[in-house]
Amino acid sequence: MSENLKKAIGSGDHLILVDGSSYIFRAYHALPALIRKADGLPIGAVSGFCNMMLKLLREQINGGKATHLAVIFDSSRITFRNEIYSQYKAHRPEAPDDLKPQFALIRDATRAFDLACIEQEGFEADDLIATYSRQACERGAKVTIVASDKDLMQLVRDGISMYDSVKDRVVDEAVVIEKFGVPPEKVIYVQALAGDSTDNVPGVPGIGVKTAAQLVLEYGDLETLLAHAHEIKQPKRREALINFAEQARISEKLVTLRQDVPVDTPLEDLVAHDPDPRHLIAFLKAMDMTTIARRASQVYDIDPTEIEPDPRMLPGGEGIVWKAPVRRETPATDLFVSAAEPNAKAASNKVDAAQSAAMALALQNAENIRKLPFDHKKYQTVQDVEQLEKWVERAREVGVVAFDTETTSLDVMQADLVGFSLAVTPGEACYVPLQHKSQDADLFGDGFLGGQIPLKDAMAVLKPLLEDESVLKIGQNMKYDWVIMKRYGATIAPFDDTMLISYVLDAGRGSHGMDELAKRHLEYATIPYSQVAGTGKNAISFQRVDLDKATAYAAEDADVTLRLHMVLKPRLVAEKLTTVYETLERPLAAVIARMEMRGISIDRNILSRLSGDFAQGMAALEAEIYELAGESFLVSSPKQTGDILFGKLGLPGAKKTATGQWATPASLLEELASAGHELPRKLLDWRQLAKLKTTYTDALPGYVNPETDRVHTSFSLGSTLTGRLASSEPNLQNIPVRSEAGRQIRKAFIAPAGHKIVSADYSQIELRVLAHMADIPQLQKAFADGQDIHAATASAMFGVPVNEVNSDLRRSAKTINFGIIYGISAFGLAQRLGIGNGEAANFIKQYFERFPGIRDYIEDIKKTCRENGYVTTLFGRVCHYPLILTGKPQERAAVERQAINAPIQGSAADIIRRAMIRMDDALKEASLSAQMLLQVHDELVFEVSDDEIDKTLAVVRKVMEQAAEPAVSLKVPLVVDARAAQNWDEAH
DNA sequence: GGAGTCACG
DNA sequence: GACGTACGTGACTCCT
Repeated sequence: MSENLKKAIGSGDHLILVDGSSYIFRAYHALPALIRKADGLPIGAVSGFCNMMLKLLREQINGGKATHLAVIFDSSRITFRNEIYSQYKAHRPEAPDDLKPQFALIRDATRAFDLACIEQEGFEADDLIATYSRQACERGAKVTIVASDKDLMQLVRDGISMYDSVKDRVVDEAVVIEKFGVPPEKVIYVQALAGDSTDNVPGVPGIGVKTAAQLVLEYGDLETLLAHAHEIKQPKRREALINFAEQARISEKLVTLRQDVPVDTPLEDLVAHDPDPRHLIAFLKAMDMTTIARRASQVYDIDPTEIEPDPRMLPGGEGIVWKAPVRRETPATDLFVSAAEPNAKAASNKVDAAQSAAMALALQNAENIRKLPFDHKKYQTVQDVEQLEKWVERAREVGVVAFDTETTSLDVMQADLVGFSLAVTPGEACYVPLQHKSQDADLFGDGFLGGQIPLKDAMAVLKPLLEDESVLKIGQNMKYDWVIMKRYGATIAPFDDTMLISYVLDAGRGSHGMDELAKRHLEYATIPYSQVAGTGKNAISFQRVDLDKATAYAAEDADVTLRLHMVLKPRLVAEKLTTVYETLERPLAAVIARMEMRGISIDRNILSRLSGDFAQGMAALEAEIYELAGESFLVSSPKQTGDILFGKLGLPGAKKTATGQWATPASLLEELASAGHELPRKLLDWRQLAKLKTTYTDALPGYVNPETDRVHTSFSLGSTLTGRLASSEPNLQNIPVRSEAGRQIRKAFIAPAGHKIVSADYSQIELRVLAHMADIPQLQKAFADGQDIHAATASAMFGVPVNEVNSDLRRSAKTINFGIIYGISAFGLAQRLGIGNGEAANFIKQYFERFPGIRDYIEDIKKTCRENGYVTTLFGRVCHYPLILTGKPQERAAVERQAINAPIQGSAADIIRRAMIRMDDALKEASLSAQMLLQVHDELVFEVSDDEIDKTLAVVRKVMEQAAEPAVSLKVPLVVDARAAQNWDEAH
């Protein structure tokens, strides 16, 4: 509807109100079940609707008879009537599968006709129709209700008539009397008595329409009848009316349409007008309604062949009502200025009626997608540029394309591109081989197979598509493909990532790999990679896979990804997780991709010298260990170590693991060492050196990329339950820092000449998040005053002034503070503090007495988790715990602890994510060349040019400290410590 | 490939 | 009265 179309209604005007909701049910059953050929989308009822609307258009609008017109829909199943009677419409069977998607399509159709599409939360279409009818009637206008719902018959009177479009007849007073036996104004009494089984209106048992009409005609209205119920002669009828009087009154309320709905859209906005015929015809063509399109084009004298189908309505399109999702990456600055949102989740996910209609469309489409079969024979192998150009053209038409690369390696920084696949609609997918080799290298040498587009030519066609702002690229773990394509000179944007969407929707409900998602959401088992490339030592590179097999595998991946997107993306809106995805996930992927590509410099000399030192130390310790044990054994074997310690030497404190062997954890060896035993101490020392050597000093040099001479870790965005990142191959989030020997390894992480390493870490971020979320005034004040939080906790718990807290008390308080974050237990605390269970329990009791808000908070989390099955972070990230209600008591307790920890750890993770997303732009804006290299949960590591250190420190600090704003205003300050040095150890 | 251990936040 | 006992990761070694 155009904004400027307004016209007050009055005498001589004619208002047409179309009941969209009841129409679709009637049409569905009355008309043949048509489908759209392209994707099997059911369109029978919608096509009937369009036929009817075109008729209205021709006769009433184009013909100039109607002055005002609107199509009215039910908003949701829940209305005020459910408050009166919870069972109202409760037994309505669910709509058939091939009807469901048409609810949303019919709204799209209404928009295509450029008609007002009215629905209102809490009210049925009938109430809106009753309200508009009354308003128009009062102002002297004529009203026609286009509907086939008997409930609307109560509205018929002078000036208000009904037209049943399915039966093509006018419903006047005579028809109403024929149906109900009473004139329209008494219909509600008949309905109140007779009830209605389809709407589950109870009525009075034993009284049907005929009896009801007879009674109403005799007594005039329901109340009079009930007042005289005892006079009725028939005993059964009399008893029923007396016993079910109240039920009749409720029924009356249910069937009486509200004529006083505070309508959102005023009557004068419903001006009838012609649509833009080109839009209408484009819609009809996209929906496969060629006959109707032709008729529409005749009305407006337009050549329909000139008009392209509306891409929004084509398979994979986003629909008309539901505006296409933001097809650009959220710029970091948006996070600073936008969204004056008190509550990130609630505010930014407002769903208006139009959106919800479109949401329904998308969700129903998703239902269809689930069951579409896969046909590998339909996939095309693209072997020349012309074909590729056609696919790119198709992608532009549709506006959405799934994209997947095939390469020679999982190591994204070493992988060579072998080919790529595209999918534009379900089943419409191709594979473009680029650098495949013959399966028999000896015979044909190392050259590439024929029948492949030269890489350069392919990139010339592909790159503009990947960078086309108006085409959404969909990937599964897009970070991988993003880096690959970046290395070949193309920047993928905008993009969506099905793995990340799944992560946002279903964290805690399973993993987010493509095979698993295909199984879960498409009921489809993907071709295993092993079936294509073999397994074990017979495995071949994807480069050597023959093109038919490669096409089946690769095109399927793109096809699956596209379908997953169709199934999952609408759920973001429906489940109000769009903001989480748009502000915490999607923009981070490219940020992380760039970090991974940069890598970090290490000094291999330091590491090899340390390896030598550690080897020497281990050898010396081994000799002593054998001496003390009285025999030699494999020190690296926990089993043999256990046998020596507890079997042979009989040391105390022995416990067995689940598998029946002796457990030899460091904590136990520590205990034994403190008790004066020499061997456990030596073992501890040996283990420490072995760990440092094998995991770090020996292994890290092997990760240096020969081309960049740097180490490129891989950060995974979707592998934790809480929103944290994880780092692997190598894991650079667990580089030693706690021991002196370990810190030597950090010294090997260096900045190149002319640069420094800058490390910036949040001080106590999780405790600050807890102080905010649990709303603990004392803790908030301690943080605001810049106090030592552990000393402050000790002071509050043990009742001593802060400056008199000794190191023992502070250590206890610190352990308790951590314990709280992890879901404390007396036993765990006792273990860690080396005190008795009882004493630990007392500490906890003391803590909760000092900070009762914490206990309330913990109880609250547990309660909401039990009720919802999930918990959320400050920024709306959801973490599911399906086992919170099942499982054995101790398993449940474990889940509860996870649920307590998740909002704290997760909110902190969200905060640093926000900082990272803004960081690159903030640095650029300050004309700084600093490069973000690593994230270690509460720390960011940068490489900074010597002459920009101070400015960079200031920007980094500011971005990190303000990261929660404006979505959340924390009640505690965030404090960041940042330092520059030549290596990571000294910067930290 | 699971279990045990230990590096980090 | 028994039971297992702090949250989140990844890598290495042993051993079946």
